[in-house]
Amino acid sequence: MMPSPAADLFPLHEKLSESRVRYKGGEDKVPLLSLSTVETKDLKEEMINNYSSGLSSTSRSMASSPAADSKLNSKKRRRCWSPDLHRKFVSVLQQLGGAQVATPKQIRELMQVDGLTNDEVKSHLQKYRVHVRRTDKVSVAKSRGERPCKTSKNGNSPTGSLELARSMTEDYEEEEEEEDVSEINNQ
DNA sequence: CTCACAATAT
DNA sequence: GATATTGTGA
Repeated sequence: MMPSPAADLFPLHEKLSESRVRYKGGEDKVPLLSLSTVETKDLKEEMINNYSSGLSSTSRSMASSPAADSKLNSKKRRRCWSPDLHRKFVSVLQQLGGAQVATPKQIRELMQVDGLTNDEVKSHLQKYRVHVRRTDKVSVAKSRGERPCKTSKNGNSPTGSLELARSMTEDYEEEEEEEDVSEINNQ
């Protein structure tokens, strides 16, 4: 039988600062905040390699503050995709032949991450696909809109040139084959 | 108010 | 399974 822990509603807040949020400041770095899947109940989640660089760890924070729950304690559990988990995700993704051909089910099966469900992978995959498409396009657009020739004298646009090119420290770029250069669409 | 993310609905 | 929509947090 499956006792099923029923719907555990634990307050879990996800604060993922992944992605280079450009926002108005445009300046943003990737702090890579490790998330803690704090399971108020059975925390037997598969211990994914926590690349903690000698930081954090010593689980000696929060907890012991039941009544001190933050005022904004959402009762929703949003799956937090830690950078590591994402790494694995991408890894498996590429193993399957690409984000566009990989199926959520296969990904889930290959990842073998406990607690990870189809829907979560599906959603994440969607996001990833869009993200990849975007970066891809930008990549191409960059190559196209690049300025290989500097107009001698003043290689900078004089009239208020807004730098759009964000330092994309993309981890993995350029997959294997499958590179369609769609029309360049600019907002 | 815009952005990105995850969940949910189609 | 792919895509759209919605809800939410920053």
